[in-house]
Amino acid sequence: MPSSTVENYLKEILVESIHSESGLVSMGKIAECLQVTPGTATTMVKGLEKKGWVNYRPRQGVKLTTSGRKLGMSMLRRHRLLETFLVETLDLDWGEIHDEAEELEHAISEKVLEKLDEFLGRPTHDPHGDPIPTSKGNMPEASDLSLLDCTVGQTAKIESIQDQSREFLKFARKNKLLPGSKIEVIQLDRIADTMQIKVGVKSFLNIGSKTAEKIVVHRSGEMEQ
Amino acid sequence: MPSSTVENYLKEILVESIHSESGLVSMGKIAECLQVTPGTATTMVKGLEKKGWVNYRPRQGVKLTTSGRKLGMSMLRRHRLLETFLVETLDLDWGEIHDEAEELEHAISEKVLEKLDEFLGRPTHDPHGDPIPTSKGNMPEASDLSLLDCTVGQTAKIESIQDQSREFLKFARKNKLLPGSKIEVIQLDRIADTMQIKVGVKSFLNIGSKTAEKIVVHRSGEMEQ
DNA sequence: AAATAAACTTTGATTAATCAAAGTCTAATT
DNA sequence: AATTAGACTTTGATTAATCAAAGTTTATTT
Repeated sequence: MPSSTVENYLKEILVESIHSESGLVSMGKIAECLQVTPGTATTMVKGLEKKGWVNYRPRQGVKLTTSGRKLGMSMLRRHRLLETFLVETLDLDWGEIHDEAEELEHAISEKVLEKLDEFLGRPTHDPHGDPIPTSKGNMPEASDLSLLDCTVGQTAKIESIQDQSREFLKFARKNKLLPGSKIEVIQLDRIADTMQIKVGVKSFLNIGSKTAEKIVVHRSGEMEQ
Repeated sequence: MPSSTVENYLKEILVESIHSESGLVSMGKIAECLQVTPGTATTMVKGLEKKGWVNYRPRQGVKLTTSGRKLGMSMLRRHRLLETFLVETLDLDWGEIHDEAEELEHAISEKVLEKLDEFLGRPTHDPHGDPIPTSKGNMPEASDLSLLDCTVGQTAKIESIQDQSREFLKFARKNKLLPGSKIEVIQLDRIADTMQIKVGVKSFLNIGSKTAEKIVVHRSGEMEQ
């Protein structure tokens, strides 16, 4: 039975491996995600390898094995279902649920999770718009387009917000940048690194590319009429 | 910030101190409750004393300090609210919720607990009939009468079941020995150590004193007419 | 009073997770 | 090619929680 530390490492490695096309995750990234020193990450990863959850090439990085990916997926499922519960049922604030779910995900059993999933109506996405892995460990496909990939005149629907920090989520909510919101790109200046967007029907907003990149969308085409 | 191990020790010491009139809890009891060797209990308790949560007299036993009791109460509150949630909201089985709550109680924050309490409608008793400490750390007064204290002809209402084991709860449910059920003592034989009781209006049952002692009741007086 | 049993404490060792600091590699720059 | 910066690994130490086994106390029998 993996410790909750191991569960955290596998979940973070999974999330990072999704974000990198090679699937390789560096020690530095792992240390950063888990807030430990590089030495600790190295030691832990060697332990994970001994248990068969990752393949580790010194100074290259780390890759999940099938069983490691399964465990990581299970943790991600727990995390996202719990976040959904905290927002939908207990009405907690968007910004404060991440850390709460981070603790609870290690304590909830498969049985309780199944009941919770049923109670919530088997949601497919969490409150940030991220897909919830199924109990089989499959991940609903997500868009790989961000607002940054859109051009002037295009409209899009927000799928998810790729920054879980309190600060960013507060900003997102204040400006109605929520999963489901309709966006239109009004103006774009690559040199000045800004983008003007319309959120909903009458609200306008200027953002930089760093922020645009964090907003994952479904493009819905040119603006008609 | 106390570790979850410390939280468990304080919660169990609290529960045992309620069951003993002196408030003193022996090392043996602690070791038994926490499923550790006596040596481990001794070592841990010395640590608890250093932190100011208990007073410890070697070979006499251990007593909670005010701050220790407060922490223990907080854990008991978490545990019982979670049990209530698991039964009321997620429809889990009476018998299987103890271990689940045992894990979750260390992971849930004050904030989430408060929301959960509100969501459940601020219940005063858990599904086993045990009182849920308030957020101030007060315990609703509980009866200290068990079925064993009743005599022939008396009726009583079950308040709680004082054995959380899967096996006993299964037995209790099968025989409708649930909080709220009406009981009448039909026959009593101290020598044979048996008691015949009527459960509800038409169901009869024989139990021994060990079992009778586990059923906490409110006595409602002699059977009229 | 001596012997014994039961309960408890002490000692020494182990495991998991961590850090600081020193050492090593790799890749980029000079 | 030599230097250097940055990323990574190794080493040695620490903390919390635990156990087994040996030692001590206390209370009960004999």
